[in-house]
Amino acid sequence: MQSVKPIPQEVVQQLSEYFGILSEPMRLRILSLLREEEKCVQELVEATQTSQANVSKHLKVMLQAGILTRRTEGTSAYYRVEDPLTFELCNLVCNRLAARIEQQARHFRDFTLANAEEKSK
Amino acid sequence: MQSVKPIPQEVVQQLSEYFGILSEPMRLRILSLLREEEKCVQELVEATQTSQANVSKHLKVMLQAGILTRRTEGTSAYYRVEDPLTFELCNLVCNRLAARIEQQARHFRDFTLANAEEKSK
DNA sequence: TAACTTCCTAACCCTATTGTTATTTAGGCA
DNA sequence: TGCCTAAATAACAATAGGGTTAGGAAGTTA
Repeated sequence: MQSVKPIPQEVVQQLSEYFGILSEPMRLRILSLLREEEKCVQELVEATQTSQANVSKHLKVMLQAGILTRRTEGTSAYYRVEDPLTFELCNLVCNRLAARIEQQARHFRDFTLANAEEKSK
Repeated sequence: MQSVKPIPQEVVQQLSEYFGILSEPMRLRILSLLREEEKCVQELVEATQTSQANVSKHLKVMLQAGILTRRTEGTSAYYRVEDPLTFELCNLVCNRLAARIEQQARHFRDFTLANAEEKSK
């Protein structure tokens, strides 16, 4: 056999949907707010400074994906992060972004050094 | 202090952009094709059955994000995956998706068992 | 019951992005 | 030089997705 087995359409679809959920700044902010403890919708609205409808919409997306769980208490709905993988993914990408930025910084430094050497010749 | 330090806007922005790159089915397919070895644009076009312009556009996005590297040979341009993190992320999410599907299957099984028990009473 | 709060949902607008076609650039070869 | 192929780019149409406003459902309190 010469070629690698192609990735199934279903896998591609679900993978892209999962990453798509994490590709929205507002959802990342909400997830960040839920890092330590569950919060109700109203608390998230106040913290994010967006409309309540918007918060609910994003929460619904993450709830259906199994990232969050929902608990009602009176008229309030409390959400918490069910899936720790979410934070793990964010940490991995953050570390990678940091490494990339540091690398860029090194390029700048190396360039100034090279210039100095050139001048000293 | 009562509240957790809010996540910086810059971090949210870059995180979302990175995940956004992985949220496109066509880009995931291209990445999958580059799992084992580098490939030129033409090979990717044939394998993905989309237009050459489309492939080039997606490649550019991933190139600028540092996920891919580019090498030219004659009139051909060869791309390969520079950042192994990409595959790691996909694997993590795939495992998580599999676990979720298995859990759903268990729910179906448990339900049939519960029914059987109900009937046997 | 009435008023109030919390949250969800529907409908809409608007922007961002994907995929297409067409064009341009660049290298190989006659 | 002219022709061919490969790849990048520009311009455009179509769609998806986020954010808003408005409305309604469910629960609490008077």
